[in-house]
Amino acid sequence: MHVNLISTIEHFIHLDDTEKEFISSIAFSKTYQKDDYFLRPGQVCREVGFIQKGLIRYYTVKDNGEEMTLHFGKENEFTSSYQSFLNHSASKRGIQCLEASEILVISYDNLQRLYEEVKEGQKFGRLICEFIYLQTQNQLDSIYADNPEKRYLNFVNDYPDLQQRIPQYYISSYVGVKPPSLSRIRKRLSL
Amino acid sequence: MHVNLISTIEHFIHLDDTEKEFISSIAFSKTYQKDDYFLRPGQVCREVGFIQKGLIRYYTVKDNGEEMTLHFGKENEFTSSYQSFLNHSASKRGIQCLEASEILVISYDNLQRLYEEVKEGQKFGRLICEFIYLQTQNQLDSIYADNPEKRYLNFVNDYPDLQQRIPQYYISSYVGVKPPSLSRIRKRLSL
DNA sequence: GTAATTTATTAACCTGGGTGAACGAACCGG
DNA sequence: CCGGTTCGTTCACCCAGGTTAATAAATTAC
Repeated sequence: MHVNLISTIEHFIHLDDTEKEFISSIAFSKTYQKDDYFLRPGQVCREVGFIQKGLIRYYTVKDNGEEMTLHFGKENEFTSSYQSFLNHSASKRGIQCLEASEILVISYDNLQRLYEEVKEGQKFGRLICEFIYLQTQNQLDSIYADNPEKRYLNFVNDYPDLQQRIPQYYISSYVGVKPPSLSRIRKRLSL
Repeated sequence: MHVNLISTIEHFIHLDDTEKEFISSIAFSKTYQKDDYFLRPGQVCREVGFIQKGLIRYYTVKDNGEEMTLHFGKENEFTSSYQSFLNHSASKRGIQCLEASEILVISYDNLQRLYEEVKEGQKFGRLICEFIYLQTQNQLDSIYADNPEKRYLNFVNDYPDLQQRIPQYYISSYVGVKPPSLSRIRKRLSL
């Protein structure tokens, strides 16, 4: 029984015992080393993940090859390239493990079975999508409305633990500036 | 019968005649003048809208009072402040009509009834959320990866008709620069 | 424990967009 | 049709962040 996965789903919908068994039966554990890829840009994302242990980053690649880190994912969060997963298309984004990670995966077809066969499956799909959509909206609002200094403070505030675990150049990319600029911001803030 | 609304929903799920009647019965038309607000920041968004006619902009307000235009909405699209609508909280975003508009509105409670009473209601909720989530992801990727010039070209490409209908300062805000800078970009591009 | 590599900081210079203001054009309202 | 407002462009100047490169600090490898 994948208790973390089950109880996370139960934050959204009610599950009976058969349904819990079913969900546990379609989720398989995969392990990743630091810097391994859960998904490379260009691949098709054929499974949704649930992070049991570890830390990941989502990134997109600019025309000049530079990687922009968009977001971080941690324990008890779902992960996938929605864009790729939903239409079986080549993923624009990549997903990389920043630490050794353990990720439960559910295939596309099994997720559709979950939506169909679990009583509140469709509702779960809606609620989880609403949830992550709101996160993305917040991030979009922030990048429009906040300057880099504020965004760095937001980051430190939102992810107090991550600051120690993540190389600075991923943070600077997330904030939307280059490493020298993040250094300047940090210097300004410490004075 | 609100045929545009019904057929838009039918792009996502199947509806029988009773369900079409039901949906038509819970949607009410409201008319707005140019510059009227569908929702002001701080208000709670208690209904989801379906734009029958018109053009709207979504914006967020910076600490200094400056409005940042995040997105535009047009005919046959749904509209709401999800963040406000979903948790009945004060909306961070505002929604304003850029042209005289006609918007069908469905109250929160009636939308929940739609989700529960229409056979594929929950699925519709999931699919529509997935759809707009992908849009938002694309925009986030773009603002991270593209420079203002590219974003302006994207805008012109994505919304060829809107360029004529929207004041330049809303476009510049959407692109993420100030009006003088958009002028410079336009000048560069025309040379 | 030391060398090699990677990462963070700092410095000097450059640049694209911000700012404030002036000007011109387009758009209204009467 | 005219006077007023609003909107887009342009100019001069400024500045935050980019760039390149050097250095220092921290990791990693052996």
